[in-house]
Amino acid sequence: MPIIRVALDVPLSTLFDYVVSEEMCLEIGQRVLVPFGRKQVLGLAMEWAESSALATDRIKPVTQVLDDVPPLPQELLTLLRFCSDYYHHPLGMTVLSALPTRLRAVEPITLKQALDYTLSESGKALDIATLPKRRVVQQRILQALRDATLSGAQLRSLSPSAPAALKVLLEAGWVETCAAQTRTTHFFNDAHALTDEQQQAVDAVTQQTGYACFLLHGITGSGKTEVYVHLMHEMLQRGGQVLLLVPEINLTPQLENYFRSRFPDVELVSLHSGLADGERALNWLKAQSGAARIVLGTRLAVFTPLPKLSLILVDEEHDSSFKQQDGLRYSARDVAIFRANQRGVPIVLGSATPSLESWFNAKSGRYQLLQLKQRAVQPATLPVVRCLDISQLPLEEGMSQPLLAAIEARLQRREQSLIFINRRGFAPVLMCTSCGWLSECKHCAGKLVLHQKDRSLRCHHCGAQQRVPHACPTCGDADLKPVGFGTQRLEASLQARFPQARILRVDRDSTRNKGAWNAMRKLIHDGAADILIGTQMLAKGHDFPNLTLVGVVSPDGALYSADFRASEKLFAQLTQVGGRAGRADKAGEVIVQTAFPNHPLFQALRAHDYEIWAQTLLAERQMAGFPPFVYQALLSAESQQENDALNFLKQARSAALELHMPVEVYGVVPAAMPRRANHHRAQLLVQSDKRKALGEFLREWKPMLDALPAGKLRWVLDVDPMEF
DNA sequence: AGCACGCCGACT
DNA sequence: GTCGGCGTGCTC
Repeated sequence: MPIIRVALDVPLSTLFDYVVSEEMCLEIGQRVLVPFGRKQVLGLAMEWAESSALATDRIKPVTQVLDDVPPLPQELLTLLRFCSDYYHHPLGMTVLSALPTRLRAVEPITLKQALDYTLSESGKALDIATLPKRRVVQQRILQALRDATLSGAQLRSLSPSAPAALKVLLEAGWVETCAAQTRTTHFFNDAHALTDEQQQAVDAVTQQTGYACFLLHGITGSGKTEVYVHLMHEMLQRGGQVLLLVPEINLTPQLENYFRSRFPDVELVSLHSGLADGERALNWLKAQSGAARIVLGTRLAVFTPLPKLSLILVDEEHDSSFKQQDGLRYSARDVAIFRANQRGVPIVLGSATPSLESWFNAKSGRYQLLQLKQRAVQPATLPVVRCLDISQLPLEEGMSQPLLAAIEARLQRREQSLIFINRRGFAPVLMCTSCGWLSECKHCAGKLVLHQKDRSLRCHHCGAQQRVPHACPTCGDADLKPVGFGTQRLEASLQARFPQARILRVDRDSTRNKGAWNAMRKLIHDGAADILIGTQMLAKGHDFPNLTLVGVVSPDGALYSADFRASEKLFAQLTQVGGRAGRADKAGEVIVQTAFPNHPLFQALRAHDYEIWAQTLLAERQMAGFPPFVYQALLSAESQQENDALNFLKQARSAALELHMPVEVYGVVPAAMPRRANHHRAQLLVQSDKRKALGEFLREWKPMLDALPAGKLRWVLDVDPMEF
C-alpha cells in the first residue's frame, strides 16, 4: 500500500505517514482529512514514501481526500520547505499557516464559475434608444456589449451601479451569461509619459531574462508607482502574473482602486488579513487558477500560488511590517526574493529609503541598483528641511516659536500643517512633583501613559488601564504633573492657541473604530482639517494635496535608543512624512525640532541625501559588527518566574557553546522590555558573518532547544530579527 | 498544540 | 472513598 507523508498543524518538525487505499485518488499538494490522536484533522499531502519507519500496524489510513480545490503546486511546497528550514519553524505549521483560513477547514468550497456577459438575441434586436432615458447605466452596458463579450469586472468598471443594472438586464432577457474565456489582451490606461529615468528603470527590468533582484531607489515623488505600472503592463502583455507586496493593509484599498483604474479590465485581487475568510480564499483561488493577473497584498500574499508568476514587486521594501512577528517569523521581502529566484523571474524592491541590507546588497553588486533622482510630480523640488535647535529655543508646550509661527502662517493661507510625533496619549508619564513618583505599570517594566481624554493611565505594552489618581500614591501630594508630550497634548495646546483651527488627531486611539481612519483621510483630502497631529500612521497613507508644512516634534529618542535600527527607521520615517509636504504649485517645508541639529541624520535629511546617510550607517554597523555585516538569530524566552527563562537560556547557551561551531554566542541578557504583562523576558543572541554558518548552527541547535525541559515558559527563535 | 494518562490533596 | 490539580508523553 502506498504511503503518503502529510503536513499537520502541530509543533513537530516531522511529517506524518498515512496509508492510501488503492481506490483513493490522491495527488501531492492536496488537502486531506486524516485521523490524528482521537481527532480528524486537516493536513496537506507533501510527498510519497516507499516505506515508513513506523510499524505497519501503527499507520492509519487517510480518511478523505479533499478535492474541492486544485492541489498546491510543487513549487509552493518547495518554497514552504525552504521557509520551514530557514526560519526553523515546524514544517507542518509552516505549510498550514500559508493556507487561507477557509482552506484549513474541511467544508468544501463551492467556486462560483467566472462568467462573461453577452447580448441575447432579443438584446441584439433591442433598440437602445427605446429604453427610458434615465437608465443610463443599463444603456451603457448594452452599448458596451454591442462591441464585445465582457467580464463582470469589465462591466463593473463602467459604473458603480453596474451590478444592479446588469441584474435588471439579465431578468429582462437582453443579456446572457456564458463561461468566461481567458483574455490575452488588456486595456492599459497609459496616462503618464515616463521620464527618462523611469523608462531606463522599466527597460532594465523588462530586458531581464531570468532571475535578478533590482533595488529601485527613488526619492519621494519620483514616481516609483509609475514604474510599477509600466512593468505590470509589460508582464501582463507577455501573459504573466504580477505579485505586488505592500507593507500595510491600510494601503491596499487605495492602491487596489488605483491599479484598477490603470488596468480597468485586468483581473486584480487583493490578499490581506482584513478580508473575510471566504473572500480571501476566493481571491487566493483566482490567483492559483491564473485568472487573477495582478495580486496585491500584504506579507501573507507572498505564499500565494501563482502559476504564471513573471514579476514580483515589493513596495516600501524597508518597511518592518514585512517581517512577521509571531508564528513563522518570516520576512516577506526575503521570501519574495527566494521565490523570484526559484521561479527565475525578476523582482523589484522599491523604496525612497532602502533598508541597509538591501542597500548593501545593491552596492556590493548582488542587486542591480536603479535610481530615480528627479521628481516626476509637482512641485519639482523637494521640501526645504529646517532643524530647530531646541537646546537654544524656549518651548511652549513642546513647540518652539518658529514652528508655531509656521503653523499660523499656514492657517492664514488656508493650507494644511502636519505635526508628527511618534507618541500617542497625552503624556508618556505622570510624575509627582513632591516625591518624584512616576506612574509605572504593575505588570511591565514600562511607564503608564496619561490619556487625558478618559482620565486614565494606560500601559501601551500590556493594555492595563486605571483611573488617574487624584493624589500621589506614595506621598499623598496632589500635585501630579504630566511629563513629556503625546499627540493628545499637542492637540490640546494647539487648539488652545489656535481656537479657530480645525485640528484632527490621527493615532491608533482616534482611528480604532472601523472606518474611522478612512473617514479622516477623506476629511483631510476635502480640506476639512487645518492641522493634523499624528503618529507614524500619518507618515504612510495617501498624499494630502493641500499640505505645505510638516513639523516633527521630539524625534531625538531614536538617536540614543538601544535598538541599533532606530535611527535607520527614523530617517525613513522623516523622509516619508516630509515627502507629504508640498502642493502642486508650491514646495513644502519641514521643520524638525531637535537638540542635535548637527547629527549626521539631520544633515542628510536636510540635504535629501539618503546615500550619505546610508554610508554613515553602514560604516557604523561595520565597526560595531551589526547587520548587514553579520547574520543574527535571537532566542527569546519569557516566564512568570524570572529564573525559568534565565535557566532555559543559560542551558541553551551551554548547548550552543558545546557545539563548537563558527558562530558568536552572546550572553543571556534581559530583553529591551524586561518585564511585560507579568512575564520576565530575556534573550540570547547568536550571530555569524556567514549566513550559511548560522544556518548550519541553528539546524543543530534547534533540536537541542526542543529537548530542553521547557517547564512553564514560552520561547521563540527568531532568524534575522528586527526587534529585540 | 491538544489530549490523554497519572499520581497526590479537599470534598460528597 | 471520588473529583480534579497540572506534570510527562504521544500523536503517523
